[in-house]
Amino acid sequence: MAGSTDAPSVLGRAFELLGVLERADGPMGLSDIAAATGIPKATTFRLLGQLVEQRAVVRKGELYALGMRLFALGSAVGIPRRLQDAALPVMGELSDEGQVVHLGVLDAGTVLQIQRVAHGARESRSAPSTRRPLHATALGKALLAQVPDETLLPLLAPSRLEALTPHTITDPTRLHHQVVRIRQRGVAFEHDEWMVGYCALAVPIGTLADGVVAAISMAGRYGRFDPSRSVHDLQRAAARIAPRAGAQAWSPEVR
Amino acid sequence: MAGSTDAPSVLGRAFELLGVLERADGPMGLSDIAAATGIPKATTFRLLGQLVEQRAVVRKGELYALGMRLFALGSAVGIPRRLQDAALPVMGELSDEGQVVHLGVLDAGTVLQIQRVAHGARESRSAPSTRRPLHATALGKALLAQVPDETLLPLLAPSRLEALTPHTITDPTRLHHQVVRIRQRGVAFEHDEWMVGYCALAVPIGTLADGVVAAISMAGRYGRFDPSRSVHDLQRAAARIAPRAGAQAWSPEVR
DNA sequence: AGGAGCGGCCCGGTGAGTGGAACGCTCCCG
DNA sequence: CGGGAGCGTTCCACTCACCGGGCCGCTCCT
Repeated sequence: MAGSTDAPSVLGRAFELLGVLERADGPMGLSDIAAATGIPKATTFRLLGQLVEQRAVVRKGELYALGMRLFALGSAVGIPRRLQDAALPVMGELSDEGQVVHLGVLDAGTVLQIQRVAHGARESRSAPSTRRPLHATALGKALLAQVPDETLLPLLAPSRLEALTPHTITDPTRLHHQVVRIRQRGVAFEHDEWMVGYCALAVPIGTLADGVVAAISMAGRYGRFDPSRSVHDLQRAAARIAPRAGAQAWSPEVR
Repeated sequence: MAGSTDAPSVLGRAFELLGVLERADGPMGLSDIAAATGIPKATTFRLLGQLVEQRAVVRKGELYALGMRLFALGSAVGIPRRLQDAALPVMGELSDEGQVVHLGVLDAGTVLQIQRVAHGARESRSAPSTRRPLHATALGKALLAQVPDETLLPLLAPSRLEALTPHTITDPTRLHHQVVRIRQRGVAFEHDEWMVGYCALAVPIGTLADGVVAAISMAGRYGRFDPSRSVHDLQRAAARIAPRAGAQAWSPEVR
């Protein structure tokens, strides 16, 4: 609803457009994009045209979607690259029948999953790099535990705490308490909060070179997977990943 | 060397900057970036500042590198996402001890590796999404075989055919002959051309929704891996991936 | 001490970018 | 079978955001 940046710089607007296409779950038409950004249609049209020229956006008929150029640029970003390199071998060792290992970072108020290793890595149904809510996943809570309170509190605003299952924690105070405990113990748990029938645990990895915080998690169905048994393994994994990724390792709060 | 676009659009320049950072294999200083793009230092400074604001670029001290925003955007790009989803399960089945399976697309005159599954996916040393030369890899040659001659020929310019080993094919005519044969047979081979001691085969997958061509390859050391034995398996794999990825499947030239 | 290189910043001039308005088109609905 | 609501597209005069030469202070080398 308007407001936002108010800085009509070409670049800012271009990224607004890209952001809309990123959040959309499919190609969009010109008018939708213009409406979603608040940028006049004529301007949107021209900017999108330029983005298409750069292959940052592709156009199929009258629909626009993100283009290969962005994928190529994204693949070249150093931080996640090093994190992946450091984490993949370790993740492979952790992964086992009936559980999935996820690597994620905190980005734009969500969990950005960077890598996923499943079933001894033999299967990997969905591609990695999807977004998940911070409050309803173990990975998210492990990430929240690594940020200072002034960053944390806005992320716990009630409007952000959408109930995804009847078990999702939607009370800011309760969530904050959990975060405090995660900080102390170095483990986050999740039970049916993101999807009924699944549980998970996650542990913080630390803060990468430029303030990006990372965490690693394991998840599975009840019965096939018992989170409390894996705490130690996962913590050791995180401790091995951190230095290799050039991260300032996370360590539990001592008070 | 100057020339290039000559259209001083903000967006064009921004992507030039990002391109330089993409090609660089580490963070760069302001002056280097300005020199590499030909954009005046003052302008480069301001543009980089704006990109940093968008988190498309990160700044550590006085060095600039690509930022998380680009990674996030890149992860949301539809084409490679669907390709990965379609290919991963199939790749997992192909992968075995002693051989690596690669999925790649043709992008900006190079092979852009999208996914890599190694050793039954248990190990995966380097992260995927690196660039490789078209002329010195089986994957690259399988991609070249899928483009029309008017696109192909510029890519075979002698200046592009750098010799990476003594066995790299650097003669445009010889390479063009190979491409013709690949078109007919639907398989590309590579022997010591990219790295001595390794061989590979690759087969075309087809053309995705917006003109992106894809291919799949297997590679390994001599002795541990015999390319000619896997031709059929790989062709079947490609045939299974194509429809799932929404691709127009490639089919051998019939003359 | 000097100077070569760096990143950072100022400020007047100007053309790239802007966006309201108008166009042709395809649909859908009365 | 009109008509009008939506779409993408184009035009063009205005104007303000962007430009970049020049300059500063700093840190390394020599």
